[in-house]
Amino acid sequence: MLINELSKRTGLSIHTLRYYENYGLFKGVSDEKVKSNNYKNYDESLVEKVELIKGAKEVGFTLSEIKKLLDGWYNKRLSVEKKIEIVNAKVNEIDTKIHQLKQVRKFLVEAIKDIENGDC
Amino acid sequence: MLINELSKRTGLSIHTLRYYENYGLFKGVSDEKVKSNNYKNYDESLVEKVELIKGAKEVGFTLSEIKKLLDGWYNKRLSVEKKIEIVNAKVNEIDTKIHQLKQVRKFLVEAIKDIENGDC
DNA sequence: AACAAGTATAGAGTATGGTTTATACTTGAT
DNA sequence: ATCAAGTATAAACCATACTCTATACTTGTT
Repeated sequence: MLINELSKRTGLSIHTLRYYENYGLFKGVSDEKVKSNNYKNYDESLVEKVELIKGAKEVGFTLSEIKKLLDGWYNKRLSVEKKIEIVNAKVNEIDTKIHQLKQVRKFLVEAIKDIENGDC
Repeated sequence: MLINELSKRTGLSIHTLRYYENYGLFKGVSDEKVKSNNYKNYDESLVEKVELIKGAKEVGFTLSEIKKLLDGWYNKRLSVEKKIEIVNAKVNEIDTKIHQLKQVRKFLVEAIKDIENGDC
């Protein structure tokens, strides 16, 4: 698919997608057979990948962290152990974040009780 | 306590704390009885409040969102119903974020399996 | 053939969330 | 008394993550 379709399917603007592509989060490929342009084609699987990027961003991961993760993941030269280590580290960070979210949530639920009791 | 202690207890730099204070996330108070300076005193309860701000930031909430939440919460002029509505809305956002984190986590755990199977 | 709409690239501009620097005053230990 | 360390304020500076503008080329429709 072309960038316009990827944009529509992911909900990210064409500008943002190009920014991500330049940042190195993914790559579109120009069709070698077509000489008249260098329009880039984006693979079906990129939709899911972009959604992952979106989700990771929304929960506070930076583009740099996301890039490191994806780089490790798809890098053929890394050993299986090293790859697993990278991804596992991210899973642990996620668990920390889930914990933090639950803390904030608890704080807010307590606050609601206080408000109901007129304590604030 | 003075800003230095607040900084040490929360792990945020003095600069960042001042930035947050100017942003309106909390207020220190100058001691009226002391005329020679206008050093600000920060209440014990601010430690917890700042930790909440830190936690909320780490899971992707912006300062603007955090401010809105705190403003609603401590605003005496808002009705109890309105306050609860504001805080409840944030609890729902948190639930969404927890859900997103679990999605990303699942994605990564799948990735680990793929790596173990040599599928990538 | 003409022209609106899509694509690519580069670069400027913007918002957020800080960090750093400069200046000036205060405090506390020696 | 002095002087390092702490505090306050303001402003400049910076990184991140976009967002917009300008330019140029391509495509598809009429």
